[in-house]
Amino acid sequence: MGSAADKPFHHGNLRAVLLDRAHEVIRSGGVDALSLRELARDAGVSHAAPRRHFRDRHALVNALAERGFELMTRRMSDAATAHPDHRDRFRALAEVFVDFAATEPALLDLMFTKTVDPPPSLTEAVRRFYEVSRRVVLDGHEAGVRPLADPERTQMLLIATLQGIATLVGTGRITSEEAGVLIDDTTTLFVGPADDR
Amino acid sequence: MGSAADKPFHHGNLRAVLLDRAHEVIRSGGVDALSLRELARDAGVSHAAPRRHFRDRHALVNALAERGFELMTRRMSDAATAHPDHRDRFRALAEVFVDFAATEPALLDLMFTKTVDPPPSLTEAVRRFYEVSRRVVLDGHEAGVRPLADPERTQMLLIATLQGIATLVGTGRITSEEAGVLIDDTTTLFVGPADDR
DNA sequence: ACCTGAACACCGTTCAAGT
DNA sequence: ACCTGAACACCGTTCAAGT
Repeated sequence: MGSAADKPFHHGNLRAVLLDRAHEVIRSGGVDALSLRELARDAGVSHAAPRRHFRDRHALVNALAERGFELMTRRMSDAATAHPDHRDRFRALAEVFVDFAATEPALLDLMFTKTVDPPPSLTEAVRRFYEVSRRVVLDGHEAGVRPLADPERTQMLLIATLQGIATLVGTGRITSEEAGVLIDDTTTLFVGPADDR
Repeated sequence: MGSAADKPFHHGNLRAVLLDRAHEVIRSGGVDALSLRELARDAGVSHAAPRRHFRDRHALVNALAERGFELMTRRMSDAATAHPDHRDRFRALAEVFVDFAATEPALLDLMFTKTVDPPPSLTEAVRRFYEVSRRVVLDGHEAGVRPLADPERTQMLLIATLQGIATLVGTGRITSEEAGVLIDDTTTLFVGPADDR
């Protein structure tokens, strides 16, 4: 009696409620399972209420993509600060990407699909996301790890490679174990052969 | 008078008609623009007629993905046979991938998204697609081009990298020109530095 | 501001029936 | 075999109206 779920009104946090629920829905049923009307029903509001917070379906999808980039950026930052050694740091970054693909395949898919009317906040989130790997690659370059002459290009190629591996995992074409092997190889190519002391 | 479009019946080629039209639709409007009912209207048949050829929407999408893989496999094979030199061949292969992303972004997206109930024919098309790059990498390995010890792993990483670059192009995050630069870098990493004679 | 309720124009999917 | 036409249960989106 009197639980939060009974309250028919959301005092400005309806947006967060809808977004949380949308995240759950795509996690268990993919993007196709997403329905604005169902989200509204789950939140206990009329089907027209979400329109105050998301102009249309694209806006909701963009908001989810933004959340995805923020999530991954945070995990990558944490991984980067946790490992002082460049090689370890590089590997940790790659592992975050692949783990994300394995646990959030639908969200990853959203993040790397053509966006319709992306809001500035999404563009900013994407920029911050790129910035983490950029920092790591530039630091490596400073320390003499230079697989290519231009570190900016190295970083772009690295992002492409990691996204490619992640997609193979997310679509189920390779297993997480096989992805681990590919991360080893990526590290070999971008950082150099491991010391087998 | 008496043009093919007037005929209300398709003698077994309705499937091909629907698929061609579906390809056009996603090329100009993305996957979201795809509607079975609209496809049926365009073909001049009832909205229930497509069901004979595609059990549901997923079946149509899978058929499109299959067509995409066949298209790309053919272009890659042509590119591979056109260039005897390994480096040229490698580059041509990468260029096919990126060109495909630029001209068929929606189709590429379908091909690298989690499939629902993929038919054996799609699985086979994917296998044949991988086989082309596998052949090229194995030939290179034979000839002494060995960026990694295991050519099978080299091939998988190459596919991931090319798909990653293609996705960046398809989503509009980099231009085709920037992709060309990344192909240069990919070639450097996988084949070695170019002779600057 | 924020939400409701009715309305509009679509969907995918199913199924008995036609030829 | 292949297709039709009606029916069902949904959608996204819009908009006047309520508090």
